Amino acid sequence: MTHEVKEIFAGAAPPAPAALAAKVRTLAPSMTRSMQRVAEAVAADPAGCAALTVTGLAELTGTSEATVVRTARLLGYPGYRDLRLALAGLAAQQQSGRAPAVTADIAVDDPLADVVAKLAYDEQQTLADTAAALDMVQLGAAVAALATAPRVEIYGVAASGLVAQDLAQKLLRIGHIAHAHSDPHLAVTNAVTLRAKDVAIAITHSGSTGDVIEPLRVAFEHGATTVAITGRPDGAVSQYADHVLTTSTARESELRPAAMSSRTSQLLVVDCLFVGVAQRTYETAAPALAASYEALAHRHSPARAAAAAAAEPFRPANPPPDTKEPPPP
Amino acid sequence: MTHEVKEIFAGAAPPAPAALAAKVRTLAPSMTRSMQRVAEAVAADPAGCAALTVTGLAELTGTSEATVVRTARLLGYPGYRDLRLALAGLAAQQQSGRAPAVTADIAVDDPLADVVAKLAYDEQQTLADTAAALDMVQLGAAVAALATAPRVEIYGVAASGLVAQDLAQKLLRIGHIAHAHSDPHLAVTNAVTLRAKDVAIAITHSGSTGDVIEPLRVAFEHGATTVAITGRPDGAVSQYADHVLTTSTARESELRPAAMSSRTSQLLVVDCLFVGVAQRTYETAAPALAASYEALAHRHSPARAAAAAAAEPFRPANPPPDTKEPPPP
DNA sequence: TCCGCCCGTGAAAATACCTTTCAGACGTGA
DNA sequence: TCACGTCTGAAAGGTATTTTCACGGGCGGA
Repeated sequence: MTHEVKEIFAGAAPPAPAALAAKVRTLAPSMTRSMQRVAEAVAADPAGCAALTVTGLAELTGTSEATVVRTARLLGYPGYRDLRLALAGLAAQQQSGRAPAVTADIAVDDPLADVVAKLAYDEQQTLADTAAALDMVQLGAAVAALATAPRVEIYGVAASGLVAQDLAQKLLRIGHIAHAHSDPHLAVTNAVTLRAKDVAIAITHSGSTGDVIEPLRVAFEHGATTVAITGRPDGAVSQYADHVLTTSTARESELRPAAMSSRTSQLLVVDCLFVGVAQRTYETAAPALAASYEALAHRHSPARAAAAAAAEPFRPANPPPDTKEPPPP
Repeated sequence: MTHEVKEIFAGAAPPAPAALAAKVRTLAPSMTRSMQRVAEAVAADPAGCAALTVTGLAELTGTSEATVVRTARLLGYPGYRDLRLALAGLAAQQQSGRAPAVTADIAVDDPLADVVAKLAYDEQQTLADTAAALDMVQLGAAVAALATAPRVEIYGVAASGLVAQDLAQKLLRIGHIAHAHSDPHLAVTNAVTLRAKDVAIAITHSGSTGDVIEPLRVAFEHGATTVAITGRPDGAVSQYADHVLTTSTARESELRPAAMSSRTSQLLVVDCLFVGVAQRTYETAAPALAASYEALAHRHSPARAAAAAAAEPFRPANPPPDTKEPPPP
């Protein structure tokens, strides 16, 4: 094995400022029950908790000091003292920020206007959380690897598969060789052919999607640089990832499947990767972008083409197996 | 020796806790020399001081712990601990105060952190714009049509093709028959088979993508209910659309292709459609969602791999090109 | 000029708080 | 059911904060 499995959490977590709530959600699944109680209390009332000592918070949550400290550690702080400072900061920020909070969940009988407002608000929140929690070091490393990679393969299934395709499309447009794979068998087949300097990216919200982990593992073992984009940095996928980019996890509900916010979060990460790579390869990226834009122009009818469309727009070379506009008898 | 109290924060008066600086000024005259040194340090660099222990701050100011505590008391806090918390809050507030200055365009030499901030900000903006501009009547009509449609076909190419697939995936999960098409020929072929009550959706940012307009036209002419999701409601595509849903158009730049914000906008619209439909068909949608979730569970390895990873690295339960061991008869 | 009071100050003791260790409790899979 | 590993809190062990206390120097009065 050419790579060393590194610590997953390690120093990866910078003293999280506003990203705390997001981090709590992200890490909650990997917490024990008592730790979750603590994390919940902290996320629910930062200001209140900031006023408490370890002992106080332990009593409030019905746990012990040790558990509180453990939770603080898991959230990325050296100890409770620092968590408390961050909490105070967060509280102050909330105070001044004063979010309007349409935080309510989407109900079956919500009018459409509410649905729109809530969805928009939630996705905005997700974006903010993701941006705040993104590890710049990991991102930078991933960008650097991508910028010089002879070839990039991206693995993702279902909703994450679309994100994978999105990234592939973008990279292609700036002249990089990139492909997205949704078929697990083909993905593995493909991963086998990777070599050093190539980059493999796995996208999975759960961090435990076997169909995506497997190709990444193969790529990893063949010496490619591997990147995981996941909402569970402690998930199985991270084992085979040189760089882990964490997406945020928003609360979900029956009418609002997790796929929604995870997708938003993943796309932001993917966009960041793309722009980062485009910056670093600007010399070739800019003309490539322009060229691809140019090449597609003829596929669009003149903007106000409207009726003119009939006149001389693009038309599929060979008419589909049908006679169009059959005026009904 | 005068009490050189310097103006630290200009008029940029943030709300409450900035009162600290004022307090320092007010109380300075009644302080002893060493206390003034402490107060000054604290006012000059709240963030820095928040990171210090009593001992640290005492050393920094060339005084003793006792003096630091006395100063904290004079400033109105029970002790240094609380002053420190307030300091952390103040620092956070200052930090966030200068955030909204990221409206600038992305430059080639922007550091990654700026790229992330700008992208996130822009996408948030796009979401807000889209939500505000969305026509509820059109949306309602589209939702109503979808909710009762025997079949839904969605057309989109390139970036919009991914959005089309996203919608199709979601509708499938709640038990609707929906398909996305990126191949223009097949799309037209497919459109021919539509009939009344079926719904065809075209997604195109430019509103003039021939490859997408054509199938929508065919669907339209065959009596299906047609919906256009476009950034140009006056574009050619609207001609054949019973309902037009407008996505917002954000400014783009060389490094930030239009595809980014249009995609965000389109996805929000698509999510709204989905939730709207799910609401109206809740009786069947809820169990379908649960079932699809259930069905996929086994594709995910046990969630808890975390730290134990080091000890006994997780390994996908089923080997990738899984022989599903079909017991021969 | 000298004396003595008093305030300011920091060293060090005392305390409060935080962290670590460790052994029992709990749940889980064989 | 048993054995094992994990989770948990009690208590020991350290740090940070607070308090105490004594020294030293300034200033007014003799």
